[in-house]
Amino acid sequence: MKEQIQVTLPDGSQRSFPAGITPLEIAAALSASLAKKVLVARIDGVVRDAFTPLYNDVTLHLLTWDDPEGKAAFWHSSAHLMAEALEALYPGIKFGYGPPIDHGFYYDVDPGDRRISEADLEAIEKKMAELAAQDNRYIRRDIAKAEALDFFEKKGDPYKVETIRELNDGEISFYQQGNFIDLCRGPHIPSTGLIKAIKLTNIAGAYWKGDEKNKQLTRIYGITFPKQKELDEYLQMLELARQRDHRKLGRELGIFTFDDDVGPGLPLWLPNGGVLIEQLELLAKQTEEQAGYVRVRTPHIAKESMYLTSGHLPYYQDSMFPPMELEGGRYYLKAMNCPHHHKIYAAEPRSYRDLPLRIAEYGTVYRYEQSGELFGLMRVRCMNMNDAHIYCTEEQFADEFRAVNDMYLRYFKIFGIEKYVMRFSTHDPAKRGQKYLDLPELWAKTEGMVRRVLQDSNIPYVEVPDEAAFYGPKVDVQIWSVIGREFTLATNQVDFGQPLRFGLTYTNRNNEPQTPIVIHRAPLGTHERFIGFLIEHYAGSFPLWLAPVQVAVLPIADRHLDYANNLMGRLRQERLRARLMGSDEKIGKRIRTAETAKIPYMLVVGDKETSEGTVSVRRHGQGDLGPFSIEQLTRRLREEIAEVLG
RNA sequence: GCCGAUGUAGCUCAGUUGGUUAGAGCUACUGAUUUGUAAUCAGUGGGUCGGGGGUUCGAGUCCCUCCAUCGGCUCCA
Repeated sequence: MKEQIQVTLPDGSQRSFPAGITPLEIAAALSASLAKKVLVARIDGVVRDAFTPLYNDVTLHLLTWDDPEGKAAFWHSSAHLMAEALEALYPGIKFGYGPPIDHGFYYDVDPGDRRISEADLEAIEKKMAELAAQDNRYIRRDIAKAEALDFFEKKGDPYKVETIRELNDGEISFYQQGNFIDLCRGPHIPSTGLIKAIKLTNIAGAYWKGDEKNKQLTRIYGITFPKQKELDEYLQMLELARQRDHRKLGRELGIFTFDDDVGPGLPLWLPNGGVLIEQLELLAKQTEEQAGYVRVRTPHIAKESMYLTSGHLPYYQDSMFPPMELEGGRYYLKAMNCPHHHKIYAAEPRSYRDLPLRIAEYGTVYRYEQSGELFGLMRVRCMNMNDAHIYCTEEQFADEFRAVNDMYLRYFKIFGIEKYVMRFSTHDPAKRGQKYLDLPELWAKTEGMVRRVLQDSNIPYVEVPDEAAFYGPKVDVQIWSVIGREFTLATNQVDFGQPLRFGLTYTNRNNEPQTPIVIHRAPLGTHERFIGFLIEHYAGSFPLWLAPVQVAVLPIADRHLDYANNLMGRLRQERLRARLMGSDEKIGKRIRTAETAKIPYMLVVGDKETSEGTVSVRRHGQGDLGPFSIEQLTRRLREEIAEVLG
């Protein structure tokens, strides 16, 4: 065994240390302040405990709170600390999984006959703080499978036993801090004393192993920090996020509402929301007209037979509203537009000369989402999709798919959407014939094509195997709500299955029938989710082109009303959405009202403006911009709109 | 659908251990005020305390149930 080891540090420098030294001790040798901050260490590329003894030459990277791996370990260790507190407060409690997450950690527990509720969180926090103050070290022990099983069987924790059974001997380790021992692969931070600020945020049910058929455990979420100040900042950030929650702003800004008599998940669009929808549709219509789409309209219901043809019924019936029985047949509210569009395709014989045929519709669909899933505008039961289906030949597919992708990117640029991830879902060849259509050459061809388009576009994407649709690969755009929930905003799917089911064909050059490929695409997703997202994205302060009310006209006194009304006329001629805010209240109050309504422009007109033929311009969020002539104003507004829409 | 919590006026919230006609601010309406860049003053209206059932001499307060919402889980064509 070596007596000295060579340690290569991130800056490339090498230092010699006695064998058996730990990264923590190395940190202490380098700098006392660093030693206090080290949480874990990357040893030859693998993140491990900072108290791992080193016996070989290694490259070493000391990780702190500033590193994602440091945070993850910190929160993972915090989950163990919470478990220790829970065991102290609820003897006999059983433990499932307790991992770190993006912001904090959770632990799934089974408290038996007892019930843990939000009211108990404070006591648990207190216990955690008490245990943290003991500054107990985390200690790792590698353990044989048999011994590990024996330990948890004796302890009576069936979840840990089940987990261990699925592990291989030789890869099992325990961690202990204080009196608490847990099955864990680590790594962990050096000691509990590093955890200075603790907040348990919420409590929820969670199925064991995420399977609905399994028992539901109690999941406790929490977050911890090395400093109280950071916890305070985090809580403040959460509060700010709540301020821009679309459910709050949607009500305050008169965009949408729900009513018990209408039903859950069925939004009522108020006039301001109506404007948002119309502007989005206008944008989509212009974009699609330029891209050679045609627009159709289809009924909201269809007979059962169509959904048997499409193949949706057996699989998706649970997500559809129950059928209406009439004239001896069953009718379903449509949950998707594609079958209707396929029928439009099939309405006349198609030639290769007709393709690509791009059929678009702002179609309303109804989905019976589980009651617990409904979420403001983001998850509803009635939605309007910016839907279209492109019917094309195999040869045309690449260009069509690329064009759709480019359309997405153009929209994202218009809206300034930067935080998103494209999820490219592919099929598992082993499951062809069961989960996926058995058309190997089409899978290979379209997947390769989609991958190439994504790579060419130079946009970040993740490839998720075995998540494709039954009928082809797809690309989904994932976004996050302001409170951190993930949603699919847009979707772009390849489909070589439904054309077969519907017997769709076109006649090729040689007068032979061919099956087209279909692209399902919805770059703006649904009105509901997209506008919900936009409300949060803009925090309710919409860009001028989109703002429900673009301009507020504020006459100082009654004697300026004529001038103000004239001005209103001019603005309307310019097709600007303007609102006159009369003179009953003082000007300061009306400016405040307009500011809180987040109206982009306020035009104050009094004696000075009336005599000079000007307006005094105030921009929302910026304040007074001074006097403008009417022409200067309208030019400014036109330019501001054109800047975005081009 | 499952676990947990919440539900008082259009909105945001008070309502002590169950005890006489349920309060405030904003909003709305009426009147006065005619105002110069984020809240003028006064008055008036507005609630079967989510619905239903129960316990009690008495329920906004306690119990049951249903509904809705919120936080998650599962799901998401």
